[in-house]
Amino acid sequence: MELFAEHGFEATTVAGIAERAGVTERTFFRYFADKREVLFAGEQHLEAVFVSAIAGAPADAPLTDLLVAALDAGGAALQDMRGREFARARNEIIGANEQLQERELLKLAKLSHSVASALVERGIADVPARLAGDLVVSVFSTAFARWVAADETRDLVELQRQGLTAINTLVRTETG
Amino acid sequence: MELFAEHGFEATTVAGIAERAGVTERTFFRYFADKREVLFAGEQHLEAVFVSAIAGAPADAPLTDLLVAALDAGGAALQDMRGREFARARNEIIGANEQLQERELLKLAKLSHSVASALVERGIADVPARLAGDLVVSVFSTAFARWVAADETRDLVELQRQGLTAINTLVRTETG
DNA sequence: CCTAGTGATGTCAGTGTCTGACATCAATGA
DNA sequence: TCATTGATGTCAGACACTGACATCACTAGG
Repeated sequence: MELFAEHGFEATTVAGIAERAGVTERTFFRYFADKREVLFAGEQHLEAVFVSAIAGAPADAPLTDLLVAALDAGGAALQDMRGREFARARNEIIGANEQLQERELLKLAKLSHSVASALVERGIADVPARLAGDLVVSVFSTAFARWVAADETRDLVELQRQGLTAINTLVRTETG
Repeated sequence: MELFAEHGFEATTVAGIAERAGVTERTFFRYFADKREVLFAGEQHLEAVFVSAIAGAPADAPLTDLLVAALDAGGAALQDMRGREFARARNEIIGANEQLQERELLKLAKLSHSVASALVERGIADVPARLAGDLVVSVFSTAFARWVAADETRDLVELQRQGLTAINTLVRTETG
């Protein structure tokens, strides 16, 4: 993180990271699949939180409640993980490099897929489940982008709730 | 495409592609930013179709109509571009490789961003515009996945309409 | 106390992607 | 006729990543 913040992602070599960590390049690649993956370790934990929230909801909970539960749990977990300042620093690094954005999008796509699977487990049909998975990820990442914005002080969970409301009115209009 | 289909993306070297094309490796990289980009040329055209549909809609069109217009235009354009069989072949290659999926997700994220910008141009507020951009992309890619499925024969535009309907009922339930 | 095995790390050689610098060569236009 | 321009080739090199093998500390069993 220090090296990335100082010289940028591309200008930082794996040799440099390994040296700073006191290991060889080969050892680095035994811990991380590739150079980008350093910034995405522990991502599967967040995914588990989303999924657990859905799987652990009361049996009679309507779809809405499942999505809200997943977002609340996920948002809270992310906030507790390493704090907003860490998230800001990490986000700036990722925002400056397309390779990293690609990786982040892949992680989010997997999150969407996991959420969809969890919903299918609860009897939701395939297509609505996929769309709901995307919706959850959309609300999550839009709220996250706002959460790490320079002047923002509000809670991530609160911002997610606002996002859900926005989608509601957005689609409500849609009925005409 | 032939080489990728035959040996897979990773096993195909740029040297091999260049040779097949009758040029040198260096020339390949003057036409494509990297090896993956070969499969994503002409993507900006599709993006333009989505944006034009929004920008060109009647001044008094409600948000719903803008999203439907964008999806109809984009779906139709994609269908007319190179046909379903080509899309299937391309999709299979991409589905077999995570690097290519990452690139595709990046392209879709850019599409979402463009759609959101086009909506902002029409006076939609920032957050709803972003969410609507994601929604359009979600409906588009979910419908696309179904469109290229093995036994599917329905129209892409029709599948997108179904997706929109699904989101409607999905969020309608949400009101309680 | 010895020893065989196990896991983490180092070493090394090699492949493949991608880039910068420079050379070549054909087409174009004054 | 000649300078210019654009496309391509040539070459060397940086860097990411991998497979194969060596080393070495630690541990369990005799």
